[in-house]
Amino acid sequence: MVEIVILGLLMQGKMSGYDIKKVAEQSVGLFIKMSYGSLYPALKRLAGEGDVIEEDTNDAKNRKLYAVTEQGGRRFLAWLGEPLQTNKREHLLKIFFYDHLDEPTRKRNLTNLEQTLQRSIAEMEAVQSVVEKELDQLEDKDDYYYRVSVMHYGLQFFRMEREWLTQIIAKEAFKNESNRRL
Amino acid sequence: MVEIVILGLLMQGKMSGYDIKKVAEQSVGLFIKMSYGSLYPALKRLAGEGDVIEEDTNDAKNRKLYAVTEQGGRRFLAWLGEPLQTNKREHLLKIFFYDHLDEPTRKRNLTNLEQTLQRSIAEMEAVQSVVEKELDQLEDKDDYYYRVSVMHYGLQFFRMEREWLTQIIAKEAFKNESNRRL
DNA sequence: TCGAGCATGTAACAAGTTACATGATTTC
DNA sequence: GAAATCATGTAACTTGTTACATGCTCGA
Repeated sequence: MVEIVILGLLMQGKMSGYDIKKVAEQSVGLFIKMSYGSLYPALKRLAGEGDVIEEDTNDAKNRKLYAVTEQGGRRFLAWLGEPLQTNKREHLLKIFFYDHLDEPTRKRNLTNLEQTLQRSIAEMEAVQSVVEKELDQLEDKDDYYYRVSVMHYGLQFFRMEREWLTQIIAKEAFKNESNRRL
Repeated sequence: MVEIVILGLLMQGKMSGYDIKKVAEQSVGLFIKMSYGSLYPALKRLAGEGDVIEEDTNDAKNRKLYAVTEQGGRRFLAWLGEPLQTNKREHLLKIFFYDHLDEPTRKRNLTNLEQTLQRSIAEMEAVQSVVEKELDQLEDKDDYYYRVSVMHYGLQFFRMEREWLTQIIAKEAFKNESNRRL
């Protein structure tokens, strides 16, 4: 995970480890945290495997700059093109970097995720209506109020995610259409 | 985390490790995963510390039943009463178990979280309007489409969470009012 | 009787955090 | 000149997963 974030951020240009952390906080910081204790070892690993090159700037601060190699770029793009899965918010990380991915793969993966989400939502709605009916027959249903609320959260969360996806897919289509006209 | 989930689920009655996993999947499974490799060692730890008691049922399946001790109950309730923080979805886990918490603490923690969220949203809206303006002055703004989309996701996510919170706070107030009338 | 599922457990590994160490530079 | 922040790094620890091992039971 850390390694992929590093590669993704370095796709925009060379940076020091220190800068990578700062940029990460300002961009993907909302859903991914990185500490120096994982960052620096990851940079060493990436350099050892040839995915990035380490460059000593002998400037005043003794910084080291890192840049992706073509091998590293291929590795990153291979990861980026994989199907989107909602596990552990990795899909958000992928979509964050989607400007680097080709349009057809992008569209395919996004609509696939949208459909998967749609199925999950339908399933959850079915489960919830059953639960709701069972609950109505209990006298002590107030005792399950928060458990049920968190179940509702799940549904609202999935719906929000689906709507967001639908929006970005629609806007991308519109964007492409406009650009073709120019 | 695993230990807390176990304690929380056991608050509803004694269960085997195997059952704990099944119940967890059906309830908190959406945002928390547990494997046997973490579950069983956690049960041993909890038993060693006196937070649960292990009871050998010498039934056909050679099951072991676990139940919370009063010490374990205190530990769980202490955790449950802590302020809600959105980190790592721990707040969802807490709220899931909120039926076990007293109403005043519940209300206090929920409204505190609501206010914190409200501040985050205001802050994000400010940041986004600045970013949006800067973006409008670029010719290649399509190259940042997905990065910006994920930023929008953040805002939508926070808003959804706030609205959900507002709803459950309002409904709880209504619930209390109705019960007082009886 | 055979396979699915019940039931418990461990060892090796993975991935990351926390706390510490060190030193230079910039800013007030 | 002191404090903040730039800059890099390591060692110990935490937490969890994966893969394996083992054996029992229940229904088709």
